[in-house]
Amino acid sequence: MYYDFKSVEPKWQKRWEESGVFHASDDHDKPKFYGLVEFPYPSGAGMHVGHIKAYSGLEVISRKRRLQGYNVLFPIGFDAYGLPTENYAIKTGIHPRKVTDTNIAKFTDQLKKVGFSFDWTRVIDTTEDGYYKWTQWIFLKMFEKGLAFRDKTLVNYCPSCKVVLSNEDSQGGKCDICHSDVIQKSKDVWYLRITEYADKLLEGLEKVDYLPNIKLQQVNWIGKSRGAFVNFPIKNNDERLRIYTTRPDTLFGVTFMVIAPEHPIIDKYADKISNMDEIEAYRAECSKKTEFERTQLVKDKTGVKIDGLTAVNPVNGKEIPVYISDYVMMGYGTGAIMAVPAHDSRDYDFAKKFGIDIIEVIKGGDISKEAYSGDGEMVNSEFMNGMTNKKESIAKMIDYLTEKGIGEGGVQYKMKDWAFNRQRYWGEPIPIVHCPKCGMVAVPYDELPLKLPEVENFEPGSDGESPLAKIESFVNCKCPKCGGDAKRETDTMPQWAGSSWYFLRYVDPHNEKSFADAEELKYWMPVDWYNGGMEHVTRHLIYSRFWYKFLYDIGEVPYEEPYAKRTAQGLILGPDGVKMSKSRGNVIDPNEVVESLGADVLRTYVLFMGDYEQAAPWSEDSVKGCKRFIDRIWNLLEITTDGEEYSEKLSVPMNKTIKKVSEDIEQMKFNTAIAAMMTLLNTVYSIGEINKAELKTLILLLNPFAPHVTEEMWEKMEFGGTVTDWSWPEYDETKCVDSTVQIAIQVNGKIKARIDVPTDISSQDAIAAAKKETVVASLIEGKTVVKELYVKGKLVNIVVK
RNA sequence: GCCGGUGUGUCGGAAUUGGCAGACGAGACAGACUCAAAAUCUGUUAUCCGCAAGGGUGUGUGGGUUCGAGUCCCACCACCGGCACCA
Repeated sequence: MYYDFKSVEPKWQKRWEESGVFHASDDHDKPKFYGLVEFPYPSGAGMHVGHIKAYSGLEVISRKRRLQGYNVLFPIGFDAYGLPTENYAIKTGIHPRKVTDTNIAKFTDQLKKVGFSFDWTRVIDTTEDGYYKWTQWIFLKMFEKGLAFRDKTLVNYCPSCKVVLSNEDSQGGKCDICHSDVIQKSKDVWYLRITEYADKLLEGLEKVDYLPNIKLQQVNWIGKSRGAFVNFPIKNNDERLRIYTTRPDTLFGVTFMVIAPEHPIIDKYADKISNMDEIEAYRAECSKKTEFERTQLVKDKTGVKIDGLTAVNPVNGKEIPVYISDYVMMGYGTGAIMAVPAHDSRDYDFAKKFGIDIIEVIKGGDISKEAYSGDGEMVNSEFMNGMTNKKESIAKMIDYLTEKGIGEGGVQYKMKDWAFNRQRYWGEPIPIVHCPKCGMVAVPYDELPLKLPEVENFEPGSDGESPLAKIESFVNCKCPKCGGDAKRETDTMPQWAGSSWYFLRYVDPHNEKSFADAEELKYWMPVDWYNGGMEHVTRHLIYSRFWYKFLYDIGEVPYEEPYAKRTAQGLILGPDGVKMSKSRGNVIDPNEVVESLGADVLRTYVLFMGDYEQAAPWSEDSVKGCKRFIDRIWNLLEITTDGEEYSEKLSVPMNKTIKKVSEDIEQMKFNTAIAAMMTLLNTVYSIGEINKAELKTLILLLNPFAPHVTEEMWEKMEFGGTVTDWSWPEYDETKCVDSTVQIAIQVNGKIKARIDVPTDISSQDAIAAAKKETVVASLIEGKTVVKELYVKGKLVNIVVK
């Protein structure tokens, strides 16, 4: 009997849709499970096999949880604001709203054809008024609390996309979207003060169950460092040059200072500086360099000595020169450093190039060759001499600085405030009004959502202005405070906005009074398990934790952390072993697999192809193995016999498999779970029959992976109702072991024989049995037995001399 | 440069966390069925020596710990990912 997936799969998809079995229940007395996957950006290209793998992990877990009696929330939605849609609209003239709707319809259809058990009554579209109303609402709350602010700064600007980019979006000096070079431009932009949450974001990591490498990436991203601020007096002047250092213990080794090219002290004392021309020239040169070029020149230090400004080392009164160099950044610390060439490689390079003294203060290295940053005895450091413990030295110096009023301990973060703006059409309008009298005024909450105006031309303005700036009817408005003429903010929010809180909306997606009902939040939050791509563990994961923690602080959400657990799946590579891309032509279309082999095969294969967390190449051949597996499962119907209990032959394999599959799913070791079912299947075929009890269990175990074929078999066997009405199989630990095991016999660690022994054999009996083996007996004859040991159920090792 | 990860047959990958390396799948080879092909089923398949029985060698490289190492320790090599002049 041939398994006709082409008719069976749509049949069950239709039934699931009609019965609503996968809708989360309102019954708050049941234990809950909230499984979250990263909602897709609905691109025109449609679904990618990567999406299938990303969703299949929690799909299996969610289906298992339902069978285990949980009330499961497994939602899906669309993160639909973004540049590709807008660029497509500009190119074709089709409105982004229309493009988005078309793409969402396409994704929805494709997802349903794979049979995912999403709750389709809770779908979110971040571009719908009912949704972005609350995105704007949260923004206004932040504005109210001073966390959303405007600042004039140098921003990363992409001349090709005509947008301001965040540091995150312009890594390596290239635009994330079009990959052209990013330049620096001064502009008034919106920021979110995420740095205020740096410590909370760091501390919160201790309370959550994230994969260790995910935690580590977040820790590195936040980049907290401890050190000290020290004020260096300027000679013949009341000025203090303030620096930040992580190594205050090396203060006696300071031989010069360096300030960033943008440091304000230069303009302040321009009249005292004799080589201002030279400095101006250097500054001009630096401002032309992009961030990328600056970092490219790591090896070759440049700079200019400031003639006329001399600093004084506050611990020993020594006069030291001040340099200007672009290896010091204005955006970190104070924009000025104390340079200790003997113990910092960058300062070392600079000192070598400019012929500055290098004074060793910590022994242990060879400072004629390179800087030494290790531990050692302190020298040339007056009251610090003789100390050997870095930690203690730092503490001692900080105490000294504090006592003398020269400086104090402090911390710094690498993380910068979040540039929260786009000069684009297809995004959430920022609900702020600029009033000539009142300044920046929030749009009143009852006027939200501030809707995106209808326009025909989506092209950004030539100078980095949003297309909204061209729409008079939108721009011109009345000030909500004084009623006078005012202008609306025309920037829109960046693409990360909508995805920063979507998991909260799923809990209560149709609420018009609040972003989600408090009771619903209390029941469903936190997300029990969040799975997504490794590429999102810094930006999206940190941004959304930040928003959530803010909402917690203003009493809008119930728990401190949004996600209890976070995992990440590995990429699916093309058959050629490299990342799939259109240009390489190695992209696998999931729809074609569904069409030709069936959704169950696709689902099983993406989980079977390798370790879920690791990248693995697609194989056109291997996928056929899963097709055979599904067909062989189906063909069990022909060899099924009566029987309400596991047969003697299959009792142990059945129990073992239930255990293995149950445990492996929890650890996302889907590949070995499937392998265990394949092994069981091979055992069944070698016996030649399976009874109803055994088939029932096998169907239940496989159901989360291949729901269509298992439902169809369940129905054919008339087991009653559908698989979804049943519960996850249990196993008996005592029935997971065979009565006899094969053990290996080693002599001096080399395997010489194998024998079958009762599983519960004693150590003495096992060793005795081993010695009776003729090969073994001949090997140990006439020699002294030094040691003999038995590892239960594994092996006997006899060591002879 | 710093941090993290990975390295196992022809290929994707297993290995109960120190105990029989190569589960499971693919591919290949042989056989059955077929007029034939596909599909399906059965068997073989790390490698070297040997007709065979059997023996040797094998988890990136080199050392070490141990009765025993893919697994632990030290050094090195290669590839992948993240951060990157962060003071």
